[in-house]
Amino acid sequence: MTSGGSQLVMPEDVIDASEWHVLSPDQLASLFDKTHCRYYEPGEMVFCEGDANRGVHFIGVGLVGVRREDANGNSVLMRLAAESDTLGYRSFLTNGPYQASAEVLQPSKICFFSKAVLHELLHDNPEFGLEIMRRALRDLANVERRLHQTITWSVRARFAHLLLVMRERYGRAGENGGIQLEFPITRSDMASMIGVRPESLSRIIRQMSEEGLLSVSGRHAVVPDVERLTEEVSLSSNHSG
Amino acid sequence: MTSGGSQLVMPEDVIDASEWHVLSPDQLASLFDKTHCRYYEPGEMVFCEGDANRGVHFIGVGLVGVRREDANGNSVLMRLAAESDTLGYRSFLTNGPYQASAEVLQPSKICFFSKAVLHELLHDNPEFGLEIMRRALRDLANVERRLHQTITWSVRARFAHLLLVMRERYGRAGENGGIQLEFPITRSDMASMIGVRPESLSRIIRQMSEEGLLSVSGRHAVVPDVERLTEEVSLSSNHSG
DNA sequence: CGCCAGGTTGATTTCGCTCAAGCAATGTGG
DNA sequence: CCACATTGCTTGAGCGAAATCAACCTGGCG
Repeated sequence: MTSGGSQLVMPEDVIDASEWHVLSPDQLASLFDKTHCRYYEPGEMVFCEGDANRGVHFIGVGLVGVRREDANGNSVLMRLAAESDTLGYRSFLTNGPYQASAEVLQPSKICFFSKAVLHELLHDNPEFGLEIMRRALRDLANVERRLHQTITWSVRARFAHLLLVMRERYGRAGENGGIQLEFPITRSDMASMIGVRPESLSRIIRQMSEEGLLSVSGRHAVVPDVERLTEEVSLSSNHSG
Repeated sequence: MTSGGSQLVMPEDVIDASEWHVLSPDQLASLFDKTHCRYYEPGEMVFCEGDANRGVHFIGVGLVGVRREDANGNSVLMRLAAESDTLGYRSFLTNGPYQASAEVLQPSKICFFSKAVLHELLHDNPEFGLEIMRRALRDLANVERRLHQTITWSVRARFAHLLLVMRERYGRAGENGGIQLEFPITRSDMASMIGVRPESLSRIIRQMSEEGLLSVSGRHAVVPDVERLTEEVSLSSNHSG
């Protein structure tokens, strides 16, 4: 009975894995009382770069891509957000416009929490503020690591690393210790994530396939030997490695 | 008379431009009572990547380079820190090891605040916690922007941009609306900041010099027309731009 | 003086981009 | 149901950009 009249619209484990787990049952109930959740279809925008922030979005289920556009309109997929992720907390706290767009990539259920509700929470629950700070610090560490990798690693290494990262959420065990993987995003998006053109990624994939590192068909991939992929990340970090 | 017995070891304007400006005079005084400050010479390490955090460092004057090493021992200059900057707040808050090394690049005066003192402050002054969060959010926005630029901009654009950034702190007005600039760091460090080899940077500089965009001798640079440099950033963001 | 780190230059190779074409799957309007 | 765009992906050819390897210069400094 976490909530009085309204049903709790998110499973508990999704909340427990998020920033929101520090809220008391009462706070959670009143939060979801005032929230408005809905389903999104792929292609829908949750919010757009440059728009004014009105609150934060919480992903209950699904997949959202966070993109930035450059001056020529090329979009770069900055990161993926999935269940238990909170979007837009940054521009909410800095009171500035969104720095990126959020586009739904897979059917999703997303809740929206308004600024008013959030400010109330921040005021009532100091632990919640700390939790958000921890989140910011974690994000900061991740982005800085990625910047370093983008600067120092070869394209091959970056792609191999992307595969290993995607494995965590979208991979399953295959045969003989290998893994199977369903790409959640298009080739173009993968390419932009590692900072290359789609054609180059295509060639990298073919090259790796010819070497037996990988076997790809459409969005389905098989990695027979994860060890070799891991080596790839460290070996080809730069050419002389 | 901000402090009782001990003298305030930092000028007020340096503190006012930093996170620490939210502290009360009393808190500041007691902070600097328990601090230990010292001068550093170029080449000295403030802390090293991987070491356990023992507190944060506050730069009163000077210049510090924040570096990361990759698997092959190549160092990448991630960012510069100068007066009013606080170093090591991240690993202090996450209680983890330093993610980067801090090396003194120009003679500096740096204060050290121990974890104990900081925890006391965080407990006594909630505004201080918020200030640190704002700092983390600002850093996050900066790094994400840089990652995007590194992925989408050409080397020329990245270098032109670096010049414009360095101008803010190390440039002075020249003649006819131009600017003069003293590079605070070596060519190798500049190269690593924009993710190229030193040789390539050398060539970029020569090329730009031949085009009259730039005139460099040692660590001294003259940019006759800042407008053209700004255009360079947007024009050569990618080849087709 | 010799040494060394920082910087430049040249020759060569490798890598990734551009431009262009083609292909398969999907959708759409007549 | 077919003709036709559209989208996502791949491939090829050629080019340009940056890395590599190597030599050499320069100014400080023991």
